[in-house]
Amino acid sequence: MTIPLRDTGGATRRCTHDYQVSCSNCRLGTICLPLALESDAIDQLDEIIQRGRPLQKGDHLYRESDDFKSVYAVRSGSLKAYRTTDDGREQVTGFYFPGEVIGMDGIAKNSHACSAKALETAAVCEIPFSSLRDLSLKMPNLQHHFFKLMSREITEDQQLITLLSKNTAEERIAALMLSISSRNARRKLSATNFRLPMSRIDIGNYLGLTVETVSRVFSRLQKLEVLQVSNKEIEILDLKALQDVANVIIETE
Amino acid sequence: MTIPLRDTGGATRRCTHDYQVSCSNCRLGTICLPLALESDAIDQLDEIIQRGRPLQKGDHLYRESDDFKSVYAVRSGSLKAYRTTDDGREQVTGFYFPGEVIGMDGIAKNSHACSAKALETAAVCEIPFSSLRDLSLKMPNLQHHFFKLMSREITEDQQLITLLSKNTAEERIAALMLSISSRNARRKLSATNFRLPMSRIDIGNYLGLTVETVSRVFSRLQKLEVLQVSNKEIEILDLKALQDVANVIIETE
DNA sequence: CCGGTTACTTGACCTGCATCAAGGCTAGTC
DNA sequence: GACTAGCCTTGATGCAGGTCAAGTAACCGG
Repeated sequence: MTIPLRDTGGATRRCTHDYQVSCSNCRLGTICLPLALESDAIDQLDEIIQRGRPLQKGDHLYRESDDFKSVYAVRSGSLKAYRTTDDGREQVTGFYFPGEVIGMDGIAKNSHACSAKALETAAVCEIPFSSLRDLSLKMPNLQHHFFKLMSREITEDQQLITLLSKNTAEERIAALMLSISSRNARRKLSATNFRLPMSRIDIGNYLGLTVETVSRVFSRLQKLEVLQVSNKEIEILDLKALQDVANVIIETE
Repeated sequence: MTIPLRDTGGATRRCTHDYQVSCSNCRLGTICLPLALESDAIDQLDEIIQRGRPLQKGDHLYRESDDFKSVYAVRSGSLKAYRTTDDGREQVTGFYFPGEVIGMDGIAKNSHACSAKALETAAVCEIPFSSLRDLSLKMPNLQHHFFKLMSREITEDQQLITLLSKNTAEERIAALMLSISSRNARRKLSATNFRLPMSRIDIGNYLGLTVETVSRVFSRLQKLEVLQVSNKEIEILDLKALQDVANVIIETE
């Protein structure tokens, strides 16, 4: 687990309380949902959030076509979202890190359009959508913030569309590394040294490339002394060069 | 113009009233926003909607980085949304037909993440976002419906991501034809005969292909007697075969 | 610590689509 | 109805990244 959780007490007992961390003292602070909410509002949001036991690597948070009940804020660890195509192949549609919200795809049809699986041990805050909706009606800020979250998901998907449609293998990988880097920075972690939680297969799948190509690009970027790659450990040696390779301005928010 | 507008009176006078069609008598009915709203609610929604003069082919509805003020329901004609990459190229992110809502990308940052341009003469209903937000607080159904619209945009983008990442040129084009076909059917128009409002360039751009490839695929599908292509007029001769080529089940909602 | 499994890397070769080039068609304009 | 600019089609050629193959390194359960 890359992000150590605050010790919340005995992990063997199964009552919800074990995992209780309230929004107001969460280390993720304003990165997550309660951005710009008054403390009274945060308490109300806190009420409806359910914190279950952590997911183990490979566990599903939800599966495609499951009934849609909740969205989830990632508290620690990471997940991938993926959909299965009609001919049985898999398409990774996103990676989710702490502070990010996953599951909004399910709202449209009241059932999930993709599956979500833990890439490593991960903890999430479950936010029942019906409660969130009700609460939103009383709290304009919350409603607006949730609209924004969904809109951001849309613009991020569109960035990926552009990447897939227009960019070379090297550009795609560089862009992903920069994206992970800036998401790390947002959480006050190193922007230059990090461990990739996902496999090369997942990276390739997400970026529309084969494993072999992903591997070759990493090797090339290492040879050029842009990255230091050691298995899943990444060090960005030359940020400027990486940005040049990406040929894309990554939004830092 | 493919979809004749109800004659709303003298088109030369410039007052808003000229374009007044109320939601309750709109031919698009439940396809658009007011799905499942009570008539009282529809009237309130109607109040906030602004109906301006039609856009001419090539006119912009909004441009990237314009302040975000409204979302727009397409009433007639069609539009494309596109973003400009940092190196100046264009990426078409979507085509919008009557009954569909465009502009939700702008919510996240309060400024539009892409531009929207009319592909032909087109009329839109402008829905000021601040009013929509306020109204949503009073009308749970409207809020929920809008959440759904955004979620649908997300799942559609993810379908495109999959298409771009996994499918061949032929599959992509077949999928687009099927998508347009089913969107036509939703509006009670022919699912097999239609006129493409966009150029081959736009199609290629949207699907991550060059014009030449688009052209070649159309020729091939014509030779196989799957499609009848005559300039922008498309006739689907063999729906089953087209679905096989697409290798993708297109959602009909 | 070992054996097996899965993940990753590297090389050789191949192919689908891009690129380059040229000619035909269409729609808009006067 | 002729003129022109942009759009579309078709052919020839090249290359980025896919595919196939083989080897190596990390991980895991016993």
